Amino acid sequence: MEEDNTEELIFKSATNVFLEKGFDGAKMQEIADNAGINKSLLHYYYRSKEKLFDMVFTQIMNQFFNRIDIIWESDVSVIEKISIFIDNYIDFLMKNPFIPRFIINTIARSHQNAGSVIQQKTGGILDKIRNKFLKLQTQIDSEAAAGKIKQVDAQDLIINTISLMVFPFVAESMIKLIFAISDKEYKNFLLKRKETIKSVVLNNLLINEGTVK
Amino acid sequence: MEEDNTEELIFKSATNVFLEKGFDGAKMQEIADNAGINKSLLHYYYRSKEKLFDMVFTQIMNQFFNRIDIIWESDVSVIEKISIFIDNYIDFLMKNPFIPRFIINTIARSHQNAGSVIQQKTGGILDKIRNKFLKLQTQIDSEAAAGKIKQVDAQDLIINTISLMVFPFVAESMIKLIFAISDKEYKNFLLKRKETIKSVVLNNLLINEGTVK
DNA sequence: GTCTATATGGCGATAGAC
DNA sequence: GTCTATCGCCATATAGAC
Repeated sequence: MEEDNTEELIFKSATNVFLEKGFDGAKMQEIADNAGINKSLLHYYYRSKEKLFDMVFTQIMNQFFNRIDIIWESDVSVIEKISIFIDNYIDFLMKNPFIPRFIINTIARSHQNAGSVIQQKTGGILDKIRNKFLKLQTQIDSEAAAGKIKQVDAQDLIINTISLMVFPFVAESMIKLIFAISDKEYKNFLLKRKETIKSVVLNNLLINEGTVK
Repeated sequence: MEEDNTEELIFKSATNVFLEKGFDGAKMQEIADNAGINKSLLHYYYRSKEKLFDMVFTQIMNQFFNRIDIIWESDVSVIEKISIFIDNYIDFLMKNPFIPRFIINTIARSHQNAGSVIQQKTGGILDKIRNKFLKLQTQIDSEAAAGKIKQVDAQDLIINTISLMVFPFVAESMIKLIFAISDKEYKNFLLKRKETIKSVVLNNLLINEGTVK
């Protein structure tokens, strides 16, 4: 499945370099060096830097949002859904710490230039996510009416949860600087995050305080 | 005080352009155009792009963290401190929405190259902030011992609060895309954030649930 | 398909007239 | 101090040999 032919090598190298440095910061020479191949081959396979970047970006967007989409598939209670979401999402971020910053910066950048070309590139995946979130509100309404959880706004709940999870990855360098935390200590901090975030988020859903460990 | 001489004009324009596009994305020509002056004057006043950027970055860092530092001056309870912090910080972010992303990206970028040159550039302001946070832990311990609030980790509390506040600004373009929110709707969302965040954060400090509106 | 050599353009930076 | 003209470099991109 994973053929390490030249085309693949280039794509993987480009993904790594673009993820770390973004479009402007990345250099074709570095991508070539990292892949261990000649620079001119980049153009042979992908014509231009922009086309190569577009393909990398599209692939990352799909990978990222498909992952989110899958997490929400299970047919369980709101509390459990959020719990599963946090567990899976943090795991994913630990393995792919650069993805959120890359996506945020790229969208912000393209927002200045073109409009919503991104919608097209990412196909229907964003619509699917949006649908899941709408369904969550329905489920919240239903469980709240049954007295199981508090009535809350689904969008706020999701954005709060994502904020708590993603920000420590996006702003890692800044947080480490401010608090004078070493790499090792930060790793430990992130490992504890799952429980920290669950505690914060679920406390705001639960009617009887203290029932969540 | 605010002389609109050439040097000032350049610095203001550079600040705007660097804030939006970062070091790599910004072009000297654009900074000059934006300031309405000739490109060569940039070099006359600031010698190089890097020197100009460094001055802008240092100024923004100081402005940003001094603001944070001042917010924590007041001699009130933990709950009130957090409340004041949220109110003031969101106000600041509404007026300076690009600052966090700029700082995060710049530090992340410089982390790849040089080490902690930033520490020097920003002088003692980071140490001051760190001190404030340490004092907060002492205050939490004391109030928790008196049964006023729950015993929590100050660092977690601060990072949670900042995550909830900053992420919607850093990731604005992405969130708007995912949720298909218009600029106007997003503005409304941000305006409600103060209360939303207070509710989330303070609920985790209060011993008796339901006492915070 | 893969390499070397080279074209092309953009951008930071400087020289020099005024 | 401010402008025009230009240098020199670096990065993207192409031509052409193998």
